Amino acid sequence: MSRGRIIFHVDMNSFYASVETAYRPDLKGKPVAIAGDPEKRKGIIVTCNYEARAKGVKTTMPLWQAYELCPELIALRPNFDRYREASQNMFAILFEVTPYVQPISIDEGYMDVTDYDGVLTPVELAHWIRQRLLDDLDLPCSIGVAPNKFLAKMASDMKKPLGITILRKREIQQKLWPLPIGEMYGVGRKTEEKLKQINIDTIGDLAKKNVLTIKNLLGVNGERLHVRANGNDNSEVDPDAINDFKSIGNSQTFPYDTADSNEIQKMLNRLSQSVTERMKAKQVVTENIQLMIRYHDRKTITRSRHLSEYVESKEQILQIALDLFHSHWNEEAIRLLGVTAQQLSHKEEISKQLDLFNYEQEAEKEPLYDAIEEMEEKFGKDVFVKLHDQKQPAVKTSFQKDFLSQNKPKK
DNA sequence: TCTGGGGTCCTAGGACCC
DNA sequence: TCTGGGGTCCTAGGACCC
Repeated sequence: MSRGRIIFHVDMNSFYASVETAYRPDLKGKPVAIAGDPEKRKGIIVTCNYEARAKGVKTTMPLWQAYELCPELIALRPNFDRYREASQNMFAILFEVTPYVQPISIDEGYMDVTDYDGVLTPVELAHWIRQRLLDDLDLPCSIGVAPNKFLAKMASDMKKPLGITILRKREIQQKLWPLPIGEMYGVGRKTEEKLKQINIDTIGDLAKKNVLTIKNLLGVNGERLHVRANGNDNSEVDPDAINDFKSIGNSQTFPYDTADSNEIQKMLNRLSQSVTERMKAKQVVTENIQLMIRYHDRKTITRSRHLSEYVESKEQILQIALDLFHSHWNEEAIRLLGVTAQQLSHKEEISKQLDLFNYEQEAEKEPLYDAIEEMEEKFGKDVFVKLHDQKQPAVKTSFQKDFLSQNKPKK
């Protein structure tokens, strides 16, 4: 039996809002929200600090509704460059402790500190990390400490902001099982509804239920949820996971629903452009383009095309997006368009594969066949027939030998 | 005068083959 | 006359997360 692991889940508290108040300390103590531009129909709350939450403001709430609950709310437009920079600084601190850091999103990540051999105990280490993030970056976080990723994730959620929560395997009955099922990571609205219908209201109810019942209801995901509810999760902290991304997409909501082909064309052009730029930055090419159309009534369709070659230019991607659009648009007004590149490959690996492919093609060629072709070019189409008809193997063989010596296979 | 934008993973159904 | 069953690949949609 292997030694138990020690996993941290580091979760920044209301990250965007915290970055803004770190940047503008005069906002501290006031209700702050990050929200899009209401003029452009993007006026929803992306994040808000705890002062705003105390007034009932929540993520994805329309801004006007947030103002009703909290008239003194300070709403700021997002500044993603600023958040990305803060994120890099934050992960740099985590990587000081161990290379076993797995970033999950801009503001959270797992750490495997099992092999950390410094002077601090794991709990002291968690406190040290929290203090470093606060001292160096002025950013608050919560940390869950547990024997696996799932429990660490659930633990970091238990005390916010600035909480450090230890969740041992033997404590799950007391600390994890009483939680409502909807609070379990991996259980969203739909799954919550389904589980409640069979009288599963808490994580403990799920843990104790027969696994086959759950699997029947939810498929493989149900099985996984059941395992986790019992406190088990073997998945590893994988620092490289962030590098094997599967798709790059951009989507945007129109300021107003539109069926204007000029506006649609401009939007698809813009989306193709930004997808191309991001692909270029990551040095990848694509074999599959997906178009997303969300109509005025929020009904959304996706249509994709698998390509017979690797594609990387904006012109190609735009052309495919336009094709897909024209063959599937029902002419109703559109709310949002999206373009996504799927089935990505690193350019470097493609050229390696191509080299190998060419090499194999070369190797497959019969030297004799090449030689005959060359003979025919030099002496006319009938040279081979003549040789063959005249049954002069000696001559033929000498020709072959000559040409063979000049056309050695590459291998 | 509601509901953004970035993703991942899973599933159902059809096409096709044997 | 009528039509099994397994397997794979592809596409579209949905659930979930931050």
